[in-house]
Amino acid sequence: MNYSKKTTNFFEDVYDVVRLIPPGKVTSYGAIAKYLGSSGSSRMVGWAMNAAHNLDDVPAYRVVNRTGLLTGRNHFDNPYKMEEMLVKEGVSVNENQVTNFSKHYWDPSIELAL
DNA sequence: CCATTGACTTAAG
DNA sequence: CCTTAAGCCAATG
Repeated sequence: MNYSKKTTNFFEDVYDVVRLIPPGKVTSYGAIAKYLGSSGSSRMVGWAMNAAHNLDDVPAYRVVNRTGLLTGRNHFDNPYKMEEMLVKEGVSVNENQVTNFSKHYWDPSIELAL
């Protein structure tokens, strides 16, 4: 593996933000990227999630795309787990998409901006 | 080293 | 919200 810390910092930041997402809330990749100062690198957030989805400390299931669609569910060990977890926490999900998305939306650049 | 891909977003129509 | 186009940057081939 890589014993040198290089670009890991960005990933760490992503994990940190995702960990701060309160239960019953979801956010978008772009919101996280924007909070980190890279509004355009939303793909990197997804890439970071790809490395973090197995980590129990990082609730990747609370991160969806901008339309509230559970785009990452297919990358989990149990794709159905994502929807289950969200529903269990109070997020209404139907057909892999968050209903009432704006109601459950949690923007780090706003909520953590205090 | 260049090309392609990817858990995305934004803008314009 | 749909489509098309372009931007974004790390990882992979």
